[in-house]
Amino acid sequence: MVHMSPKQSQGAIASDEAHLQIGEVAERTGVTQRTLRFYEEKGLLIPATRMEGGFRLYSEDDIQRVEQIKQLQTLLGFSLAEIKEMVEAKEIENQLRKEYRPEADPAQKRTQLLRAIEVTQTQFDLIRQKVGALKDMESKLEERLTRFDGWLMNLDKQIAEERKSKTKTKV
Amino acid sequence: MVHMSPKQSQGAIASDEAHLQIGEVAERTGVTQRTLRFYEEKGLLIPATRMEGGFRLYSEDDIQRVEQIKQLQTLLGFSLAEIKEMVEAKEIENQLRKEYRPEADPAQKRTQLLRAIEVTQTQFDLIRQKVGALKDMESKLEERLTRFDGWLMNLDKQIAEERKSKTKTKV
DNA sequence: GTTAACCTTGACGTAGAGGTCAACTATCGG
DNA sequence: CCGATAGTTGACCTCTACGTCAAGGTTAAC
Repeated sequence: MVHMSPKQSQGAIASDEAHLQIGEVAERTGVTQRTLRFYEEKGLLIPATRMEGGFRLYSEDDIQRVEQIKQLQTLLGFSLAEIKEMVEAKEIENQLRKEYRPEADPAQKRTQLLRAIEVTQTQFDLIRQKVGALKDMESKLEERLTRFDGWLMNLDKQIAEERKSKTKTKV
Repeated sequence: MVHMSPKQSQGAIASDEAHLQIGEVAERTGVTQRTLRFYEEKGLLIPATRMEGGFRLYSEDDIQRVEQIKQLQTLLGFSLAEIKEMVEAKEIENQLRKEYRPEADPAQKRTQLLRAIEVTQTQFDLIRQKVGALKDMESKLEERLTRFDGWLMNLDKQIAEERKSKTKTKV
């Protein structure tokens, strides 16, 4: 092993402790390094820290996030801009979750929370809509498959009979 | 009315009778004319006929098709290339449906049918997968909304109390 | 047969989501 | 301290799915 993960000291790693370099994140998530840097440019996934030299350091949480982004993209066809909004809503949740004690400014928290609720609600509605439409398609496709199967059997019977009659005329 | 739809003779129009110009199709489907021409370029939606002068003539079926394409795009995030495959499977169905009599070459039909079945099956599986993942997200979002609501109520209580204590010290 | 409204092809532009060098710089084991 | 491996920014390229003119041909009502 030539280049071990940086400062992999002993003990468990907290999920928010940044200790992964971009290469490993890329490998583990299946996206390229370019993509990770691109996400950063777009404000979707900004690694919390860097090493002295400027190397990005990601946390386990970040890996989760990449996976989430991928899902939202491929499964739902959301744009990165839309995904950014969603991810931000989740970010707010994380923050409120952790700082449930530091009681900063409740009024400001409230505003943030309202925003998060709005985004999440919109997202939720959209997903319900999609699920509905998808189920619709699903049943239609199922019907079609059934029809196809019937036709296939018919065709096969037809072909078999044709062959039989040919054999007859031959003999 | 200056420019009526072409040859709108009397009687019912069969869904496969091409009688719509591109402008009307665009209007009715909500996509632009450019998009329709683009689909044609890509082989996704080729209007069956043209007028003498070269004007495209679309059928009611074509409108359905545009709608289907839109769904596949926005709901499922498929690329036009993927959609082309799917649309072709449906095309095969239509053909087999209509030529159920002309009994051309059963063996060839069989090959086509098998291909259509394959594509449809793949599509079906993919959709089931997506529905599953979406439902997952749906429930997670629902939980989150519930949490948010709880927090909001808490915050509001907090804010109310804060105000009360301030009033007290004021008085 | 003219004319307004509609359509044609062609060419170029663009936004989103990265891919692909290139030229450097960091890290770390030895 | 040195070299192999990994990472950094910057600039330009690509592919998809159209948008946007431009210049000219068609249709149909008058």
